[in-house]
Order: sequence, then structure tokens, then C-alpha cells
Amino acid sequence: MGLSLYNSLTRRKEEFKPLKKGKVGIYVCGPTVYGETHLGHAKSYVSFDVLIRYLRYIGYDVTYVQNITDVGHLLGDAQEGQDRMMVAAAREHKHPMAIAEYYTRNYFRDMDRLNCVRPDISPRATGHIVEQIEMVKTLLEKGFAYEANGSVYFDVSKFRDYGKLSSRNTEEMLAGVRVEVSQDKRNPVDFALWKKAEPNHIMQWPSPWGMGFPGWHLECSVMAMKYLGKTIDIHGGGLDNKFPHHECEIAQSEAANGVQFVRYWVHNNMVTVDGQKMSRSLNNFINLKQAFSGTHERLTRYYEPLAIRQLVLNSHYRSPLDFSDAALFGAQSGYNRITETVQAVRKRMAQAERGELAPKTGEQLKHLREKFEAAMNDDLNTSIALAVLFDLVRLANKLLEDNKTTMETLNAVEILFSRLGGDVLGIVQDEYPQLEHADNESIGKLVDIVIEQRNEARKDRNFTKADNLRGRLEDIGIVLEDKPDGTQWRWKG
RNA sequence: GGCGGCGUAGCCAAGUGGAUUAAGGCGACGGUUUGCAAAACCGUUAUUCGUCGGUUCGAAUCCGACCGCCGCCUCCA
Repeated sequence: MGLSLYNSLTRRKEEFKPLKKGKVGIYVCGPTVYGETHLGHAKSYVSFDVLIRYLRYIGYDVTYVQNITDVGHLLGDAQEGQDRMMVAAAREHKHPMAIAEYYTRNYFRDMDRLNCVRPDISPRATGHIVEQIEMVKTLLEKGFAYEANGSVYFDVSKFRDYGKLSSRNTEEMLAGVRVEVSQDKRNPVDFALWKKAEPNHIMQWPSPWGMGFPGWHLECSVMAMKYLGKTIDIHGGGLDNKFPHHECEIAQSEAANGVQFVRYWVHNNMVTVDGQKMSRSLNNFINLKQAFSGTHERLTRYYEPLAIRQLVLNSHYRSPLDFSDAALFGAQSGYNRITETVQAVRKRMAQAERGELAPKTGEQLKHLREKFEAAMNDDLNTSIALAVLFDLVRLANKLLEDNKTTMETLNAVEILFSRLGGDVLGIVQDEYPQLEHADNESIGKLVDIVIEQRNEARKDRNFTKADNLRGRLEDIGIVLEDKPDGTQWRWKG
């Protein structure tokens, strides 16, 4: 029983079978690089990251393409609306390409912190203007598009399957049209492939139809096709992009190529903050840097990137996820528990006695791995997968209570933590920074001096002094823990 | 207005016709351990799944109405 995925196109779970045996080509809609990354990005990209990681875990050779949208997309079909790249450029007094560059790097850095694997290819829309123009020409030649006043539109009436992804028909769409329709369109539902640029538009390119810029949907079709072929295995994106973006991608790609564009459409759900849509006007718009540092009035503390990642994995990718301080707090506590257990296992491995892997433990571990894989195979049920990891935590802690647990047994536990919690879920790290050296070596040495003093006091049964020292360290955020093998310290979580 | 989805304990969240005690995490409470803590381990914490009806031998799971929320229909992931 292999992986099955919910395919938005067929509206049911299907067993995943790639076009080419052993290989998977996947395209995920990337960010428009004009502003800070936020919690919505975290949910979206962590979800797809786990898909990529799991495909690799079960042995596929994955090519992961995720675009960077660095073309501002002025005026959609209406006569209003602003090009976000241009707005950001004006706001920051920079060239749009400087904005794109800055926020692209920023995006990668934040995704790195969330432990998302980088795409194999991160194509930029502006780097593929030539290919986009070629595709528009093809669509014109095949009669699926028409030119009007320097712009080119896709003629939706020529593509019968339009609406198959989002289950809409054109009559319904017409009824729902509320914005003023461009005069150039033959039909209100037609969409722009190429837009004529006004002279003051900063980002524009020469084309057979004059100076202009590509329509929004075009870049994804072109870049997916260029790097993954005319038919790709998986296309991922946010539910909000199902219509019109993905519907239009299908139309133009299948019209141009005459073959199916995407075999499995995977859409992830949206986030809310404190139960409401995240928006600047509600003052609940939290960007990742604010979450990582705790500098937002809705947050009582900072949250580690991997704790945020864990909260994302706590729910299913197709369910909406509500971020709240309480939910984040819970995720941070759970993350701490996993982290501490993993570290304890690794530490004990260095000193444990050699011997056989305990058969009973071996059986338990085998069972956990099977349960984990079954959950992931069922449309990536990370919620259950995470529950398995907590089962492993409990098992590991029990083994740690027994001094006779062998190194081989601990090693088997560690492997499961690393493969399932690390390789697949991305919340267990290969190495954790050593606290003693994290900030400043001197701090570690100072704390050691205090610990020494306190332990002398304890030996003298002067607990007032001992508790005083511990309390004062806690006041500055350092927690002492008396373990069987000595006193440990850590920063307060 | 049209289309789609959701509503499970104090909080987050699986499960979506019948084994099930309705996973797991957080929090809270009790116990073991500890000089006291912390951490860890053990136990308790939803006779009930938004509300009201219906279908069925049987529903959190299917149908209808209502209430609340979310998404798309306007280039937000």
C-alpha cells in the first residue's frame, strides 16, 4: 500500500503513481516577493515540504520546482488595483528588482529556519519572459487567444474544460462578475496572457504586441513545462489559488500542448489567527520574524521556528489551521519535550553498555514505524504521524530510566527519531547547538561556577542558599535541573 | 448573491456508518521520584462530537433545516 493523495481535480483520494517510474516532478506555487513572510506562508510551505520529504523517504527521485514571482501584476481585469511590486518599490524607494532580490533572500532565510528543504529549481518569472512570449504566440496560432489593443487574452469559450478544477461553469462566473470588465475582452471570463504596459510602468518588455508584461497565470505554466515537461506529476498551491489561477494554468497549458497538464492537484488550506482571517486591518497579521521573536501584541513570548513547524504538522494540510498564542504555546511545550528526549537519548548512547537490541523494543519500534508510514501514506496524516513520534518519546524515556538499556537499543530508537522526526517531519535536528557555547563561552563557565557553589551548599544541607542561587539564575532565564549524573542547565524555554 | 469547506474536551487537533475506552499534544489535578524543584514515568480530565429533526438494527460519521466561522467568485499561501 503506497502513498495516496487527495486530488483536487477528481475530489477524492487516489493512489499516487508517477508518470515515470521512480521519479516525481512537482511544482509548487511560490511567493510573490514584495513583503515579509507570514504564518500563511509557514503553513503552506511546511505542508509541501513534508510532501517532498516523504516522497524522498519512500524512495522517489524528486525534482522540486517552486517559482519566485518577481513580476508585479498590475491591474488584473479591472481598472483598479495596484501592482504590489510597484507599491513596495515606491514605499521603500527602491527599484522593483531590488525589492524582489531582498524579499527573495528573506524568504529563503525564513524557510530555512522552518527547516524547509530548498527547491531544486527556483525559477524567476522575469527570467522567463522569452518563454512566456513564445507560449502566447503558440496560443494565438492555435486560435485559443486573441490580441486586442496591445494585450492578448485567452478565449475561454474555446476551451471546453474550463472550470473542471474549481467546478464552475461560465454562466455562474458571469453572474458573479462584479468588477468592471475591460473593454478589450470579448468575454468577461477571458483572462490576460499578455498585458500592454503604460509608459510609467517600470517593469515592461518588448513583445510582438508592443511593450508589456506577462499575465499572472502564464509564468507557472511556462516554468513548470520548461523544467518538468508538458505533463507534471504534482502541482501544489494554496486553496485560494485554485480559482482563477490554477484553472487558468490548466486552460492555457492544455490548450497549448494538447495533453494533460497536471496529474495530481494538491491544495493546502488557509490559516486564521485567533479564529479570524489574518489581515492587517484586524491587527492579527503576524509575520514570521514577529513570531520568531515574540514581537507582536497578540503573542506572549517568542516561538522557535521548529515549534511553529510542529504546530503546522499537528493538523492536516487540508484543514484550516488557527494560530493563537495558546496553540503556539502548546506546540512549543510539545516541541521541547521531543527535543529534550532526543538529546537525552543521544547523550546516553555515548556511555551506554554494548549489547543486543532488546527484542521487545525492536518489535515496538517496528510497530511505530509501520504506524507512522500508514498515517503518512493516507494523504499525509501528519497529525497521527506526530502522535507516533510522541509514542516514541514515551518509549525512549522509559528506556532511559533503565540503566541497563544497551547502546544498540538506544541506537535503534535514535534512528527512528532521525528518520521519522528528522528526515520526514523535519522537527528533529541532526545536531543541537550546545547551550554552553551558544551565546558566549564565558556564560557557560560562569553558570558552572554558580552550580558548583550551589552543590557545595546542598552538600552542607544549606538549602536556603542553594535555592537562592537557583532562583536568581532563573530570574535571568537560566534553569537548573538536578539529574542523577549531575546538575544540568538550560535557557528557560 | 453564487460555489466550496468547517464546527469534536479549558486550548490545539485526529477520526468521517459498527471492534474503538472518540488518537495525540498542551493545560489542569493526583501519585512515583526529588532536600525542595525541574525533567521523566503512572493515573484522572468529552456517556459525547454546533443546534434541532430524519434515515438506519446501528451515526461524531449519511440526509434536511437552522446558527456560527472560513475560503473563492477582485493577482493574498
